[in-house]
Amino acid sequence: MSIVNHLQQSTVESLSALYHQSFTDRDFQINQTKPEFEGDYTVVMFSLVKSLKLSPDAIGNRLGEHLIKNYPQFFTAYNIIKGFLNLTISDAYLQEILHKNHNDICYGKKQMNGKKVMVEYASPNTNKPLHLGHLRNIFLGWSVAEILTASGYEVIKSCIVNDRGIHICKSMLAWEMFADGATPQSTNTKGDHFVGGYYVKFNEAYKREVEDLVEAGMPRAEAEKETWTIKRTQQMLLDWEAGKPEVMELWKKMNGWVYEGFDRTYKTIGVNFDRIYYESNTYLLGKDIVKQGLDKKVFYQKEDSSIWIDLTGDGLDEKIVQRSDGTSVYITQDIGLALLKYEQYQMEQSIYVIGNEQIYHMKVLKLICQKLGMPNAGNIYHLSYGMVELTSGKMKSREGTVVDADDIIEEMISTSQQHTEELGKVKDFTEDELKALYKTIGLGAMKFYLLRVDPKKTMVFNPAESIDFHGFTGPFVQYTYARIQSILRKTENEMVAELPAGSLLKAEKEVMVVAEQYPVIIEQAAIEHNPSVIANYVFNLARTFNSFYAEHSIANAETEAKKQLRLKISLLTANVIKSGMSLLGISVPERM
RNA sequence: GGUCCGGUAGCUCAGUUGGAUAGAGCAUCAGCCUUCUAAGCUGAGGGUCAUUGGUUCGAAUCCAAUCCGGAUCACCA
Repeated sequence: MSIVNHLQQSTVESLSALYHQSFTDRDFQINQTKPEFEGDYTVVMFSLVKSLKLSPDAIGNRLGEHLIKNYPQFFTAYNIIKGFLNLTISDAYLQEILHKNHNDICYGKKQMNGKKVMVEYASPNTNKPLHLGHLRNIFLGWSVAEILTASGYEVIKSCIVNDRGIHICKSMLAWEMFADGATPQSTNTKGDHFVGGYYVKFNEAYKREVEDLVEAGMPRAEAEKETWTIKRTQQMLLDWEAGKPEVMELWKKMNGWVYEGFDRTYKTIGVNFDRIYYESNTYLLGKDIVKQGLDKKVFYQKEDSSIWIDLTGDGLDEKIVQRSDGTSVYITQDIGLALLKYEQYQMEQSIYVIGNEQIYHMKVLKLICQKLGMPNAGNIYHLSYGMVELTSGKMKSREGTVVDADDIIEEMISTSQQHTEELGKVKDFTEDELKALYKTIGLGAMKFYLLRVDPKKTMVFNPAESIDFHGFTGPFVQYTYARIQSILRKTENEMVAELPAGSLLKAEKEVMVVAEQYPVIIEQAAIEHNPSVIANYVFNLARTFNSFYAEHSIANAETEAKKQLRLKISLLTANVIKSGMSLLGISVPERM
């Protein structure tokens, strides 16, 4: 149990004992004490004033007195300033925490709770390479999966690949038209970029054709539908659905190239999936559900035989679930896939990491599942995240302002190389060690940058300034870790098991107070599905440690007792940093 | 137009179950490497928390209205 929990509990008990009524932890608020006041945690008295009809100071005095008298193992002193009861945490308690956990690499993580959660993320289209927005999605999904694992869940990481549809046929057609048999191998191009190039070529050809038709006198709206390219693409989709061998073959071949490209990127950034769903397999799902829904009168059929659901009673619109030609729409397969996932895993929660432009869609999906009485309806959770924009505005593929994932990854790695070389601290590293270090730092900077912001917020990336390596960044935290490791290497075998008693200096205590919060922070991040909680925390811990480091000598402490204490504080800090960073999908170097 | 999200320092962001003088980082300025890694530390300046009104002991946080920006409301996915 954390100190905040102890404080809550002991305050509830004390108040109940003192005032002979029952209280809960919602009757008062606990904050961390502001640095300008004496103390570590603060109980705010004001909310109790009304029910007790006493002054804040009067309540605070009695409560403070009672707490240090009855819970001396936790609290050693108190003071009251303007209705705020500031409590000082016992040094002995913090040292006990330190003693118990300094060498525990699982500190803060929970035991398995036997429950399952699925996190679906990445979910790319196979006609374009990944961009910066996908990276935000992927890092978020990965991190949330790690956080939930640390919270005791069994997590299934899944991905739905959008591998069929008209947009895929566009790149296929363009390849037939322009490639002359070229392949990623023959052009030495990464597969996803290779295919993406033909998607671009398609659009160019299409636009040219439209312009030609318009020039020839056809109205634009009509021209856009009448081009040979678009008609040919539509035919290709029909051929695909009919399973026409040469189309299937081309489709498989080109998707294969894309997967090869994606896999390389996934491998570089260190992510994977436990279960991959392909839309080509799932796009027919949900049809029988539509039929059942019709029988249950949840859906209704219009005269043209299209099938709808009326959501106006829920403040939404009417939504089509099956076209008049009997084919299913996007949402229909989603309903089917949602049920399929549940049948396969019976998970507690099914998390979809999808951009906030699909909030409406996800709301409709959940609502329809609920109305159909499906068992998985309640567990659908849309982890919606904001777009990554540039200082110049949105990323637009048409204007060529999309930040390509592979490009930015490479840029980050080479920037980290440049910084590392300038600093010249690792000249004895081998070629392989250097490469690994550049990658660790470059990816660390990028992941931290994308994860430190609240997921639901739109965030701004400035391509001109690139991503920083100083301050509130991944490398800052990594550096703190490397510094500690350096000390620990030099003092190997000098640490002894017993922890000497004695009081803590201010800087020592500050580090311990922050480190002690780690389990609560994991819990909070899990509840909120929010990695930025971890990023902010881990930075705060590193910053607090760095102040301590600058003020006190660790390996050459004043006394042997202080040295032992500080070595253990350092080890605990290093372990928490490493653990916290891993929840963000970031690794830490032993030296940098 | 309906619905939803956002607006906090020059920039990027924390802080919102209502609590003390609104916090970090970057940038700017001034210090700190003869001692464990200066990718660091210490300090300074920088705010109409979009605006107005309300709720109350107390509002960046809750409510209402307004302004600004964005998303969404397809027989597209």
